[in-house]
Amino acid sequence: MANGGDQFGLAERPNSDCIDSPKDTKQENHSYTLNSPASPQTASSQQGMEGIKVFLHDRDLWMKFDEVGTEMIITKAGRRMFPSYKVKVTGLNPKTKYILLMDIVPGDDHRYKFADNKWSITGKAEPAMPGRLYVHPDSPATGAHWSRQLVSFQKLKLTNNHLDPFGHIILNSMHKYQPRLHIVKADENNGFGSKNTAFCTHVFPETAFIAVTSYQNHKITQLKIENNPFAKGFRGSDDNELHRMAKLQGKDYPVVPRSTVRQRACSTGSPFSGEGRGLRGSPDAVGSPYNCENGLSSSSPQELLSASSTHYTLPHPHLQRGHQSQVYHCTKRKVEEDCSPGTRQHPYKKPFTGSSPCEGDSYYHPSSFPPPPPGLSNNHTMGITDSPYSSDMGQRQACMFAGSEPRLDEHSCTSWSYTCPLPSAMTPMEPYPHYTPHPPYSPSPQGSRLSAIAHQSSPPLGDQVTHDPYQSQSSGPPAQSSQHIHSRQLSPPLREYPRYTPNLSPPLYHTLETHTHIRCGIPEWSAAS
DNA sequence: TCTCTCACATG
DNA sequence: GCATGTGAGAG
Repeated sequence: MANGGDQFGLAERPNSDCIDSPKDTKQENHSYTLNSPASPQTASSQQGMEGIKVFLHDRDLWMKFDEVGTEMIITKAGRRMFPSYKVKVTGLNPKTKYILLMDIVPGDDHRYKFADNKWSITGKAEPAMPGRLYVHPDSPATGAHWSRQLVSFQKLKLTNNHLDPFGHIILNSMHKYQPRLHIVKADENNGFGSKNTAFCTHVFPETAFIAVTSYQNHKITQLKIENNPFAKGFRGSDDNELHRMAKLQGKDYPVVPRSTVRQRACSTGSPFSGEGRGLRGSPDAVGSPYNCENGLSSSSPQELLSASSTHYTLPHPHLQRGHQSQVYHCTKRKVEEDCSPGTRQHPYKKPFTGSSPCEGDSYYHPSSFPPPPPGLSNNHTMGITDSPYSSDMGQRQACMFAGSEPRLDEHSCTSWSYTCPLPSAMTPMEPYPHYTPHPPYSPSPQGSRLSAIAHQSSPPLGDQVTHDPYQSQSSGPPAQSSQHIHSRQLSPPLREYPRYTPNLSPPLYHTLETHTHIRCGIPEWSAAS
C-alpha cells in the first residue's frame, strides 16, 4: 500500500485518554476525546483505558481519499476496504488482555447519489443492515501484543448481501458509513461479559466512506488503482490504458479512457473534498448541518445514531483537519437525559456463548455458540444495527433480534469520537438468521471469547462521544488521528446469545451481529423488539 | 436514469 | 486462488 510514511505514524502522544474532558482539545497529533456529558461513571470506570491511544496508519492516504469522497465497493461476495484500516495502539497495559473489534455504523440516515460529479442526498436511508462487529482475529491478546505492531483489519470485507453468511459487514449501497474501532478489556476469562468490562471506541472521521456497488467518482477509482497493489494491473499510461481498453473491447483505438467513464462531469473538486463536503458533511451537501457544540456540524443526534444502528455523524472534512483539534462534544442532550448510566441499558438479549474458533483472521459468531469461556463468544461479527430501523432488513432481522430497544438516534453524538461505554447494553441480538447456517468456526477459545466481547463491546455510539483529535502531522510521521470514544464499563452482562449458527465458511470473519442502541451514553446493542 | 450483477482480464 | 477494476447487460 502506499503508505504514507507514517507507518506507525504515531505521534505518540500520550495524552489522550479516553476520558478526556472536553477541554482537551488538543491539537496535537494525538487524539482527542470528548466526553459525553453523562458519563458519570466514566472516569472511574475507565479502568485503565484512559491512556490508550490509537493512531490511524496511512492516514495520509485516507486523507487523500477523504478529500475526494471515499467510496468503498460492496459486493455480494464481500470486498475488502481500501485503504485498509490499520492502527497503531499505544497505552495498553502490556499484560492485560484486550479485544479489538471494528464495526461500521451509518454516517447519517440519507441515501446518496452521485450526479454532476458530486454526491447529493436523494432520500432517506434504507433500514440499516444488521450491524456486525468484526473482531480482530488476534483477540483477545495482551496489550504487549497489540502494541507490538500495527493492528490490521484489512481482511474485513464489506457486502451488500443482507443474507451474507460469511460474516462480512453488511452495508447499503449509496449510504454513508463510519468505521469505528473498539478496544475492550478482556475480563478474567478473556471475555468481556462481566460488568466492569471497560472499553473505549475510536473513530477516525477520515475513514468515513460511501458504500457503492461500482465506483462513482473516477477520482476515487484512480486513487484506488494508484495505491492498491491488487489493482496495479490497471495502472499505466493513458496510452497504454487506451490500448488496453481497446483490446478488451475489441475496439479500435481510441477508446474513452475509463477515467472518463463514470465521471459525469468531471470536475475537479470532488464534492467531498474541499470544502468539507465530504462524506462527513453529508448533510452539508444536503444542507443539513449537524452541529456540535463546538461548532462542528454534526448531524443531529438522531441522525447520527438513527438507523437503528448508530449513525455516526461524520464531521465535516474540513473539520477534521483544520479544526481537528477541537474537541467536539457531541452532545447531547439526549444523552444527558437518557444517559443516566443506568437508564438505558438494555437488557441483554442473549449472551454469547458460542465458541468459536477463530480461524485465520476472523471469527464468526454465529448465533448459537457454545458458551464460550465466560463471557466470550465466538462470533466475530455481531450485528449492531438495530432492527427497528430497517424495513426490509429490518424485518428480516427483526426476526433475529428479539428485544427492541431504543435507538441511538435519539442520543446522538455526533462527533467524531466519542467515548462510549461499551455496550453495556450490547445485547447480542437474536440470532441472525442468515448467518446461522454455517457452522461456526471451530471452536476456539478465542473465538468464543471474542464473540462475547463483541457483543458486549461493540459500542454503538453512545453517549459520549469523544473526539480525538487527529494527531497532527506536524511532528514526525504523519499523525494519525484517532478519536476516542471512551470506554466504560460494560454494564450488564450479556444476556443472551444470538443464536446463530454460523457457518463460517472459510473466510472467517469474525463478526458478530448485534443491535446497538445507545442510550444515554451507553450503547446498547440489543434487539429491538 | 440509475443501480447492480456478472464474466472477464490482470497481477 | 484471490483481489481488483471494467464494462456490458439486466432490472
